[in-house]
Order: sequence, then structure tokens, then C-alpha cells
Amino acid sequence: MSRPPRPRPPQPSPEELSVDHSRAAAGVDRPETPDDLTPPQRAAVEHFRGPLLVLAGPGSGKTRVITRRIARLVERGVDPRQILAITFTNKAAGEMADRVAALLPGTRVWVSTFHRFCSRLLRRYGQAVGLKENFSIYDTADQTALLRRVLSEKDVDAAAYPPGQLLNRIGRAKNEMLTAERFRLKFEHEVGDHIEAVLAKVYPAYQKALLDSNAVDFDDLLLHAVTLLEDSPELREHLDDRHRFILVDEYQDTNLAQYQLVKALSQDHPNLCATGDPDQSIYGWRGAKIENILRFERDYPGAKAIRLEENFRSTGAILFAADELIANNVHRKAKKLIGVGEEGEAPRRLYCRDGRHEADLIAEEIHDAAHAGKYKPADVAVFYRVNSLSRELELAMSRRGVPYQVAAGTAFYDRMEVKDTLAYLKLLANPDDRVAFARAVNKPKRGVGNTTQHRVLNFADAHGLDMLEAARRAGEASGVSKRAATLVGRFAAVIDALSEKAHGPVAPLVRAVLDESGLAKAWAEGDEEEMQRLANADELVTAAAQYDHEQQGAGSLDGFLETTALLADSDTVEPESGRVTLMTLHAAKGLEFPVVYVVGVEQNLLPHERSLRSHDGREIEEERRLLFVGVTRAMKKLTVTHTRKREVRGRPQHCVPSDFLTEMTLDLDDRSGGDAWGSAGYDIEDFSQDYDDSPEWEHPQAGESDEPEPTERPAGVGSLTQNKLRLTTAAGLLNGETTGAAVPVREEGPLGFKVGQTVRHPRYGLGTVTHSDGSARNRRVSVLFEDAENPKTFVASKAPLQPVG
DNA sequence: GAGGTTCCCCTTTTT
DNA sequence: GGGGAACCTC
Repeated sequence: MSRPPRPRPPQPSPEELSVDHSRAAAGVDRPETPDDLTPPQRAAVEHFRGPLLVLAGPGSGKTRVITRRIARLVERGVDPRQILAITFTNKAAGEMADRVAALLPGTRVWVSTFHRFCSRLLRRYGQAVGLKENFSIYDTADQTALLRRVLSEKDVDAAAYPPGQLLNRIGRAKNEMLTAERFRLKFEHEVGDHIEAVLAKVYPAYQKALLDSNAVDFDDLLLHAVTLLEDSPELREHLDDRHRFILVDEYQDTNLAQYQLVKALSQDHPNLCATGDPDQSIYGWRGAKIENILRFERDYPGAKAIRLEENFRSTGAILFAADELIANNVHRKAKKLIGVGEEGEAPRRLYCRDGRHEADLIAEEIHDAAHAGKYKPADVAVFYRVNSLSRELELAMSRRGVPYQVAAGTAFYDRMEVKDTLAYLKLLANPDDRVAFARAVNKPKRGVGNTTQHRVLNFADAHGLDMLEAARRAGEASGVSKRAATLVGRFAAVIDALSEKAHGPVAPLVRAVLDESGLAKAWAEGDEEEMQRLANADELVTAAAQYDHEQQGAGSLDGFLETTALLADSDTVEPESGRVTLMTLHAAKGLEFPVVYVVGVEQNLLPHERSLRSHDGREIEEERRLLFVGVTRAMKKLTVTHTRKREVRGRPQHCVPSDFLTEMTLDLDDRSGGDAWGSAGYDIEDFSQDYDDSPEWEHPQAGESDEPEPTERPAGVGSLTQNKLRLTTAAGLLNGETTGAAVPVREEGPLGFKVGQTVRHPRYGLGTVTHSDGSARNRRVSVLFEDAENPKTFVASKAPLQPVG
């Protein structure tokens, strides 16, 4: 059986790759007249100088208020160049700019995303933090590649310290304005966990490696920009003066770096208008501080606060359910959702057999409704918690011939062939880019293997050369044979030849890269899959041509690369495409659709397993807000779905309905062929084979915990699965829950350290357990380390203690 | 030392 | 199902 190809939407179009972030949907065509505002909306629009906080519930006309307010400022004589509006996504920025332009033809205010704004700032002023203007922006894959190199240099085992997790922590540190230096100092003064011990070493080295490559990661854009403003009062003052009126959308999602950026630009001219909704704060995991919006009035004395609570979007029944749901959040200021439209039908809970059934039912309903003329595919959106759920939906839509689009703009740029091509472009734009060099040098195969690459890279680092010089002079690098040097030199010659075309329009350059690098030729001679790669790479030429067209001669290679790097998934959604929209709940914020499905509303999925495992109520609340965002996107018809079982990573799992389902008034439509809450009808035999071979079961007590026995839970097999997860990660837990280091399972279980036991701690070294109490996850152990006077106490399940001997 | 193969790891959400 | 490291072969 051959693998079915990933389905493509029935109506593919080149615009999918468009970097022009599509025109706004909702609201553009609504007439804008002076009398169409409610009193609070009007108050927000009319507010002139001084800080303003607009607490805007879902569907309360927030974007409209912001755009009208910008227009009003200009009407009052404010120079449009003094107005800066900041959003989180390109799409929101484009939409806002267009709507302002529609209100005031010819007016162009600067509407930008946080990241793009910072990028501009750094291109101009970045020398102060060690960046040249042609710096590269690294995506996650680039970051990982770079960090891997750092790890091997620092002799850190990438298996024990997965780069992804280290990068997560580095990202979090950056979001909190902890530079590498501050992080290192902090670690010297405070006791950290073992990951922090590694980070104290790795983070500064990673940061240096970024600068050696003249590159930044996403979080650096913010961190460096704020650092610039911190270090240079003159620059801060200059920019504060230049941007006298600042509007920030989705303020509840700002992290510390973003908060400080905004604050730095709003000192002398605190005409800051922040809009947002604490109930829609869904980026806590990225460092967003919901407190930023809650403390706005304290931060900006004299701030005026306006609440927009009337909802013009959803039916009464949908709002009622949304209200019921969000009322379960404890850490919350009570707020009303006031409906102004019709009551509508109650939202529906659709209970399905499995993931495929769920997707089929949805596709069929859309198909039938379209044929009956009830609503069009474009009126429908399907939201899910994790991207992996899109696959089943895509297949079902394809089977039924329902046109759809997936909000996954970055997926295209994640393709290997696209990345390879971009690596050439990045190297042309920024010859210091080590990651781009390593990626491009042996693609297509030039006989330059890992060893030679490393030698050339080290040679460049040692002599402060850019990669082109280093490649040309590869023969001087120690250990590089004559033959290898020739091969690397050949690559340098390719880049040199291309660099003559690196100025001017981008599309011809991309074309030249494909042709002259040999990539196109290699793919053209390959099998069908490689031919597809060539076709995809050709689409990159199309995207570049599109960019050239939009920029009308003002574009540059740097600009094109920046645009591709800062693209967001949600940016590629086309409202006018006539298709069903599939996207994550995170990407759904700010949008609205007549008909909405939220799929996979199950325990471990929504709320996500990780939030349940964290035992942090606030994480569950964020999951609830995520569902709240999904629910409040619906205008007329809302369906939440869940299934009895579902394949997770190729393994069948029984699914427990989400707790959130009990918190809303829903009409049940049970197609599952079992009991409405999934407590009956499962067959343990279905899944037993998944566990038969698990060596973990040889020690059923290994993951002992204070959880009830699996059989006591409503859906027994789901619980078994949970237990299995816990069992397989027991060793990881022992190591601070994240490392994959193997730890022998001891008879009393890995967490049950006995008094007298010798243990090793990555930071403190060897020690002896002097005291132990509590059980399972709560067990605490005291350890006297060799060089210490007093014992230290750890939570056994959290600490990276390893038994020795 | 390059290149191919196999195995084993992980896999939320995103700019 | 994808990517990377470890292993093997040339």
C-alpha cells in the first residue's frame, strides 16, 4: 500500500503562497457612518490624549473602534506618521491598515506586528547590540540546528537535554527580558534545577553563536529591541516622540518584553490605547502576562477605561453557553456578554465514534448544507486544539469534495526543498549565516560531509570569517583535505556567481538559485517525490514574484526573507476563498464565522494533557479560555464535537469527554453508538495489545501515584493510557520530567528514595538521603551533599536526583 | 570521510 | 509519521 498523498484543497491557487496578507473580511463592507456607534464605542473613538484602556468582549466591535479612532485622530490633526498601531499577526495588521485607508483614502498609518516593528528597529539601530543590518531571522528549525552545534561544542548530550526543550526555556527567559548574561548571573545566586545548570552554560554560548551568524531568533527581536531602548535614553526619547499615539491590540497577550517595549515608547507621550480581553488571553505559555492588562490603570495613571460588553456577533444561545463556560474561571474579573441579536438555537454537542467519523459527519453536514443552499463552505470554520487533528478533517473534506483551506502558512516554508532554497538566499543576504551555510553546502550532494563542514565552520569561527571567505579558504582549515577544499571552493564559486544577482527583484534570484545551485537539476532527475519538490520550489519563485509585485521595486532580498520568516499560520487565511477554514483555536482569535465546529473537546486534548498534568489551575483556565475563544467565534450555529476513541500518534485511545462540556448548556446529538458520556460500551480488548509488550508493565508499581486505580475511572482504558504515559515518563520525571536519561527502575519505585541511599544531583554532585517523607508525587527527600553542611530538601518527583549504586 | 540505513525519539498552542 | 543520531558499508 502506498501512502496516500497529502490531500490538496480542491481549488488550489497560487495566492495561497501570497505574502500579501489578505484583505479583511468582516466589517469592511459595513457602512461606516457617524451614527453607527454605541455610546461606549463612541467614547473610545472620541477619547483624545492620555492613556485609554478598552476592555472589549468578543464580538464587541473592537477592530472597528480602533480603526475609527485612528481616523478620528487624523481628523483632529494628528500627523498620521505619529500614529503606530501594533498587532500580533500580519493579518490583523493588514486588515487594520486597509480599514483605516478605507476610512481616510490616501492615509497610511504605520500598522505593524510586534516582531516586524522590532525587526525594523534592529535593521536601523542594531549595531548597538552587535547586529548588522542584513541579519537573519532564525525559525525554530534554524534555532535547533544552531543549538545542536552549541551543545556538541559544550559537550552536552542532546538526548538528555532535548534542544527543543532548552530552546523553550531560552525563549521563556527572553520573553522575561532575561538576557544570557542576566540568566547566568541569576543562576549563580539562586538554586536552579539541572536544566538551568545546563542553560547557564548553553544559553550564553547559543547567544554568541547567533551573533557570530549575524542572526536573531524570534524572541531576540523583542529582547534586542527593548535592550536598545534600555541602553539608549536618546533613542528611546526619539522614538517616543516619533510615535506619539500608540495603539496596541490584544494587549492581554503581551509578554514582559512587549510590555516594556510599549511602555518605553509611551513615557513622554502616554497616548497609549490598549485594547484586549482578559478572557481571551491564550498565550500564557509564550510568556504572555494577563496581569499587563489588569494593571493598566495602575501603570498609566489617569487612564480612562471603557468596557465594550455588547456582542453584535453571536446568537443569545451561543453567548449564554460561552458565559456559562467562562464563569468557571476563578482568576477572573466578572464580565458580562450582552447579546443584542436573536436568541438562536442552543449549541450542539456532537458525539462521534472516532476521529474519522467526526470528520466525516462534519464534511457531510457542510456538503449537504451547501447543496440545500443553507450556507456555503466559506461560512464554516473548524477549530481544533492541536494541528494533528487537521489531517482527518482534510481527508474527509476531500472525500466529500468540500473545498477547504488550512491555516498553516508556515507549513510551506517548512518543506525541505523550500528550506534548502531559502538557505541559499539567506547565505546570499547574510554570508555570516552559519546555519544557512551548513544547510546549503552539500545540497545537492557535493561530497562535503559533516566532518568537513564542521572544520570549515570552526575555521570561520576561529578567524572571525564569514562563510564565503571561509569556504574559499577552506584549504587553510586544519584537517581539510585538498579534495574537500576543492569541493567546498566549488560551492563558494556558486554563491559568488549568484551574489551578482542578489540586488534587484527577488524572483529572478530565486530562479537563478534553483538553476545554478544544481538543486533544480537534481530534483528533476529524481523520482516522483523529487519532482514534487521541484514543483514546490517553483512555487517559491511565484511567492517571490508576488513579493516583487507588491513592493513595486522597493523590495529587497532582506525584505523577502523577513516576510517569509515572520509569516504566521493565520496570515494565509483567505476570507474570499469560498472554502471551509480549518485552523487551531489559537489561530482563530479575532475571526468570526456563521457556522463553527470545535472538534476534539475531550480530556487530554481540551484541556490539553499538559495542562492537566501541570496541576496548575491557571493552565486549565487558559484551556478554558481557548474553548471560550472558539465558542465566541460562532455567529449562528455552534457545534462542539468529541469522540469515543481517537488515534493519537498512530495509537488508538479511548477518549473522555472534556470537563468543559459539562459547563455549558448543549443539545446532545449522540452518534457514537454508546452511552452519552462514554462510560459504557468500551471494550478493553480493543486496546490491550498496545500494552502487552510494554516492558514498563513489568513494574506496575513504578509509576505509583495518588491517582485512583485505572478501573475506578469512567473510561478505564483512557486511564490505562494515562498510566502508561506516566510509567514511560517515570524515568523522565525523576530527571526533572524532561530529560530522557535512562534510570533503572528500583523495586520500591523510582521516587521512593530510602534513607541512606546515595544519589547524584547534576549540580550538587553526590549525596546521601537523610530524610524522606510523603508519598508518590508529594514525596520529599532531604539529601546531604558531599561538600555541604546542611541537607537540601527536594520534591522527589521534580528533582533531578538519580540513585547511585 | 561520505553516504545510506535503521532505529529510536518525540510530537500543544506561535511570532 | 518525521527527524536525528548511531551504525554500517564503501
